[in-house]
Amino acid sequence: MLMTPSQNTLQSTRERITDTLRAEILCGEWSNDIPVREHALAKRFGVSRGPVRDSLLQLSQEGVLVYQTNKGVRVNTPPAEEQRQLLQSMRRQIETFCLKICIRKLNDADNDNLQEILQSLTLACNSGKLTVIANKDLALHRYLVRRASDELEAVWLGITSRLLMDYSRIEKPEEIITEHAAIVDAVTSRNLKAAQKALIANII
Amino acid sequence: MLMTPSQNTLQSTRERITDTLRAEILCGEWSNDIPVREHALAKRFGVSRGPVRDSLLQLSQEGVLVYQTNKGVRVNTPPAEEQRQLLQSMRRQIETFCLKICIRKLNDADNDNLQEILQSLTLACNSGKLTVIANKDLALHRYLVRRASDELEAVWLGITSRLLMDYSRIEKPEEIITEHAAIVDAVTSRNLKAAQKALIANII
DNA sequence: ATTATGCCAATTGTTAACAATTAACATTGA
DNA sequence: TCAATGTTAATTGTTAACAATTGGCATAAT
Repeated sequence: MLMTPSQNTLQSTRERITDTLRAEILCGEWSNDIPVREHALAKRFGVSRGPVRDSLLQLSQEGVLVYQTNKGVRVNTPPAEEQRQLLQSMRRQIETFCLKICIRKLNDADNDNLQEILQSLTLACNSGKLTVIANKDLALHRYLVRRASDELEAVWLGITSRLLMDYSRIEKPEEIITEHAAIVDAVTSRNLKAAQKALIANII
Repeated sequence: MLMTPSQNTLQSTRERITDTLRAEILCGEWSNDIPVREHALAKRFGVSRGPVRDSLLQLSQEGVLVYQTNKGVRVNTPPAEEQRQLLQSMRRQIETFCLKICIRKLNDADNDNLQEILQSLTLACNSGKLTVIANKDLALHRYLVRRASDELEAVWLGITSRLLMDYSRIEKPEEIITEHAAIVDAVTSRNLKAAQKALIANII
């Protein structure tokens, strides 16, 4: 009997810690001044410093943290305007490309998953908790990218994490809901043109 | 008295191992079939498994290796044609952007460094050793990107490493020399237009 | 014969102790 | 007073031992 887990939530310790920390940092919960201490994080997650180190190194490579040898990590600053535009352009390129690829792969289970993420996002927006909003926003886009290519997911994450370093500046929760609802609607009805249009509109 | 090291070769253990392994893998020295063993690498570099693990994780994030929980890493395969074009397009975007930024920062010391790298590349091409060629080719482009922005370097590396997964297929060492000589010449004479043209010509 | 079960060696994941480095503070000496 | 120099606590880097997981192989049951 074949047992395929319906969700990919079977993460390793490192992935779990990495995703948790990323979501917290991107929505501005972490100050840029307060240094990140491995020992404190290890105690918090109930593990040793090893896996925490792995996560911090990974987040540094993603651009969420900045690594300095023998000095630890600190929260990165948002990219300058010039670089932001470049990254934004590349993010659009990747996501429109992935949409094209994944829209012909998606099945009914994917529809359900997307609806579920959208619902979580809606709840988060209504609650106003930026932590959860940033998390779910990223999760929705990430789902589509990953569905197209695991390979591109890593590249996309490095670009998008850097862009979202000032996610806390996003103001209108209602717009987030409608924009993402438009994307999901178009995707679930397999309307590529509409989906790409909604996507471009969402990636400011 | 201020002592600034002329080169940035003061790397950490992890960086040293990472750069060494990347160069070897990109030029096809490592088979896709033979599994990568942490213990063997640790013994080779004279360190414990910890730093080696860090390097393998980092190279996985870069796309050079593929990581599987509890199963270790294996050499990645080159991207499919469709994805290769997307990555190539993004690489061009980043490098032309970085050229624009760095060309107004470069000084005489940079000229010397670039000439030095170009000479190493020339020697490598004449010797025909792909290991060294791949290393120096990457080093030249990387120098310009890093000079423009440490931030973009990581993004660029993730894209370019994936593209160079089939560097071993590159055939003409002479073309590599002339193409990169053209880039360095244009850059050292601060001719942006010519440099960008030479760059585009080099990034196939 | 074929599938299932139970070892066993090899490998990766995790931990805790130890080494090296840093940065702040105190001390010294002009 | 101020710069230079030890001193010390905190933090990161590294290591080696231990735990958990995997995959192959032999064995047994149907």
